[in-house]
Parts: sequence; structure tokens; C-alpha cells
Amino acid sequence: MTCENLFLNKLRQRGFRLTSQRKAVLLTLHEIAYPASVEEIFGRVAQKNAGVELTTVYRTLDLLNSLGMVTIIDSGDKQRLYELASSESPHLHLVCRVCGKITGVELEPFHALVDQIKQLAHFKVDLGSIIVQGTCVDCSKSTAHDHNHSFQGNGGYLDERS
Amino acid sequence: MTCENLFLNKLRQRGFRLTSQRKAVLLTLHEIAYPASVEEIFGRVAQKNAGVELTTVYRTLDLLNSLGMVTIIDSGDKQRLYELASSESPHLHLVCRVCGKITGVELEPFHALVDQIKQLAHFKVDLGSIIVQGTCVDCSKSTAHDHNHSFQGNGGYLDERS
DNA sequence: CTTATTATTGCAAATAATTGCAATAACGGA
DNA sequence: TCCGTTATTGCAATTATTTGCAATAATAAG
Repeated sequence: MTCENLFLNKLRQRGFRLTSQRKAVLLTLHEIAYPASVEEIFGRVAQKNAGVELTTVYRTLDLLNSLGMVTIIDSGDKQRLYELASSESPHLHLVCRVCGKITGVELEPFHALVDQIKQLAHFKVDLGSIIVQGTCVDCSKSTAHDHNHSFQGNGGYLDERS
Repeated sequence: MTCENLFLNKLRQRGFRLTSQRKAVLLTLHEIAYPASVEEIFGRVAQKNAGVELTTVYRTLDLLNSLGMVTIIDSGDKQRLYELASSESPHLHLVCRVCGKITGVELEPFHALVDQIKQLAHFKVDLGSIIVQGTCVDCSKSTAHDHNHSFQGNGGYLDERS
């Protein structure tokens, strides 16, 4: 099933509708392979599809998130980042709270954790949506006083596979 | 060691300073035992300590977060929530993307995961900062069309111990 | 194909969070 | 204790995100 059809199904299930704006946002998310800001997503959407408002992009991303198709990553920095939650390779996101760099990783014990959460808390985890805060290698090294909260844009995105 | 002294040490290590405003925010976070919005934190701080600006509260919370003493929870809703990362009982936060309810849980396999992250990604995880998105029991039940993104305030906060 | 229903959009206005810069205050050294 | 250095604050201005509401457009039914 194509992703658009999957989307259509999920929408219909809940009484939502498939609009050209929503298609445009979904398409753009496919083109962008890393966690992107609304600014970037909106920029791309607007390029192709003239009549799409910023507000609509926000609303669509929220909707996709609530359907489990998009992960929202709050790096603690200025802007939130949005990433298509590809069902093929769900991974967790390591967010460095010093430099803001985001690293995607796939790990084993992760599944045991997800199972246990389901058992004990009766909570259905969205794979690929787990966000772990901490300190990356580079920032661990630099002991000193770099209160560097700068945003690493997309370039800083890594996707490590184990 | 008191929490304030711990804070002082961490600050000094990096060349930061201990100010009355920072003390006030830290004290307030102790009084509030659940994840709270800046609005709420600011309200309390302002009550006791007249001369503290909203901006300063934001900046202090960011600082505490970068020191690993505060967890920022972005439920995807309007406001971010902030919680003191108590070293006694680090837990992960289950955030329901339908209703926004946040549940704190402590689980075993969690530690295996943290270890593996350290091994493979050389990433130092801040315990108590892990955020898991998904769907809670109640919202799993209600199949239908409740696009209810309402914010559950503090009342909705649960802290389950396993 | 046409119509009725109602989710969605666009637009403007509100709210949340961040930033620049001059004035202030914390801290180390004399 | 006093001084100089420089991190921090307050304030105003930006930027990011959310929301209300009337107009529009997607669906389902006839």
C-alpha cells in the first residue's frame, strides 16, 4: 500500500478528509529524509503548491503526529522538528542537550522496553517516536564552558544503524 | 548534599553563577511535584519573589535542563512542561498523543537500553528524560473521532511505580 | 450529477518562546 | 573589604506556534 493510501485509510477511519494541502505536506515529508523544521517544510510546500498556508502546515503535521505518522522532536531549541515515522526502520532519537544534535539509532533492548510498557502501563508506544535526551560524544569531551545552544540544522543529522 | 548545593557545584564547574532568581526557580520546582508549564512556574515564583522576569524563568529552566536537572516534556501541545529530574527515581514519560496525558513509569529493560546507547552511540543518557509518545488506555478504547488535543493540566499526571 | 453536511482552510489575532543589548550583580583576586 | 571582570537580568522587540471564525471544499446520499 502506498503511503498516501495508508494516510487516506487512517483519515477515513476517523472521519477526516484528504485534501490537496495534506497531500502536499505528506509528499514533502517524503522528499525530506531528516527531521526538518516547519520553516523548511513550509518553504518546500509553498514552492510547489502555491496556496498552502503556514498554519495549515502546522495543523497537518499535528494531525499526522496524532495518527502516528510523524514524530515531533523538540530538541529544546527554538524550533520543533518533524520527521516522517517510517515504519520500515523505527528508531529512537538521541538529542544532545548541549549542541542540539540529533542522532537516530536502532537498538535491540528497545523492543523489550516497548513490550513492557504495553504490559504494565497499557500504553501503546509509537515506534520511532522515542526521544532520549543527554550528551553526545563531542559535547562530553568539551568539558568547559560552551553554553552552546546553537541549532545544528539538518546537516547535523545522523542515522546510525546497529 | 542539598539540591541547592548540587546546583551550585554544577554551576561553578562551568563558570556559571548562582543568583537569587535561579534559587527561586529551583525552590519552586521542588514545591511542584509534577510537570508544570512555565506559566505555572512563573506564577509561583512571582508570588514569592517579586523581581523575577518571565524571560529569566525560561532561561533558568533551559540552564537547568542543560545541566541535567530538569526534564523538558514537549507533549506536542501548546506549552512545554518542565519537571525536576529527581535523581532518586528516574523514570520515563509516556505522553499520549491523543489526550496529552503524561504518565511517569519506572521499568527494568530501560537500564539495558541506556547501557547499550552508551556503548554503541557513545551517548550519555540523562536518566529521567526519556519521552515516549503513543496512545494511552483510555484513548485506545475510544475508537472514534475525538480529535481531542486538549491539555490535561497537572491533574492528569500519574506516577506509576513498578 | 446535484445537494446537504460538516471537516478544513485561510486569515487575522492571540499566545508561547527566544533574542539583542545596556544595566546590574556575582565572584575571584588584590 | 574593595575592584575589575564578565555572567546574568530586565526590557523591548522577534520569532514560533496556536486559535477563532467565516468562507470553502471534500464526502456521502439521493
